[in-house]
Amino acid sequence: MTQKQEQLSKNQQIVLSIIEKAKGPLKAYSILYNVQKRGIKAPLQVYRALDKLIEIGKIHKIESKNAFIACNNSECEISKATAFSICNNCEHVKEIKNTKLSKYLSNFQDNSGMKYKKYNLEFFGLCKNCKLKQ
Amino acid sequence: MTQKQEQLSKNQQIVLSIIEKAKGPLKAYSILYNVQKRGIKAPLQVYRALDKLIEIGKIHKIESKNAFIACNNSECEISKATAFSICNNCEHVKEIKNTKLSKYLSNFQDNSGMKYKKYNLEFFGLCKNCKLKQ
DNA sequence: CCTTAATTTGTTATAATATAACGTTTGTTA
DNA sequence: TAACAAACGTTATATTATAACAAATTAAGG
Ligand SMILES: [Zn+2]
Ligand SMILES: [Zn+2]
Ligand SMILES: [Zn+2]
Ligand SMILES: [Zn+2]
Repeated sequence: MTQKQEQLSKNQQIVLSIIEKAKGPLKAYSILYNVQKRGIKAPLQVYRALDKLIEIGKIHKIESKNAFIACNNSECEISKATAFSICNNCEHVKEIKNTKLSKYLSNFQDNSGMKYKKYNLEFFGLCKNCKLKQ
Repeated sequence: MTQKQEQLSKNQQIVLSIIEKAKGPLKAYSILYNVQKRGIKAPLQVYRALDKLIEIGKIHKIESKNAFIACNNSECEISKATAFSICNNCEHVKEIKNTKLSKYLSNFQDNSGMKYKKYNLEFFGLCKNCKLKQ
């Protein structure tokens, strides 16, 4: 039952492999240019694959950048709870794995007692490298 | 010194007033249609006003919706630390005011000890109304 | 007051991101 | 093997956002 994520379609596999090889988040049209040799010709083919990969937790969208990054956290397939660290200078993006943080946010209730099934958190600052260079 | 935020330009005032009157987040082109009577004719005029209003903390961008909402939290001008509650059903959006949460996130350090100057958190779930209706 | 810099404006064009609509093909399941 | 769901291919179009340039307005200092 937990092998559904392996049964990716051809286009889904192509798009995922590009994203997994990348050092950072990729934009949809950059993915498109990268996969045109492999037969994917139209934006919609990319977006459809992206939608599916997001749905099953293999990748995430960095909303502030309209870009897509491979998941680095095995629990994302279930939880849909994501947190990222983004460098304002070099644009380096890293998915944050932090059990305390994810527990804190998953259990968070607002003033009216509302609880949430899903969240996305984007932190901004300077990464180690960029801090040194300043 | 704390009166700079009052010295908005004409276009900035127009755009802000539309956003403040709205019940929920507005999209840039929806704002454009709403202000064409008042002399703003081009997207860029709206986007420039939006940029400024975001910079001074009067409004925020809901990244997952590409929409803009008036700030509901006097501390945002300084902190650039934002959190929202978003209903998946009716799309109702509310800025979360919660001192514990903002302190927790402002003080958060990742595994490498990196601290962040800015964050944006978007929670998704069902609002009270929509929960009842189910 | 005058001048100089900075900000804001107006305008046209275009870039970048994303989806609609349609019909076909492939894969699953009973 | 029929029936359904998922994925595909394709064209066109919608939506979101910025580039580039010149003019007008505003702020600040001498
Ligand atoms: Zn993940
Ligand atoms: Zn960096
Ligand atoms: Zn705010
Ligand atoms: Zn709702």
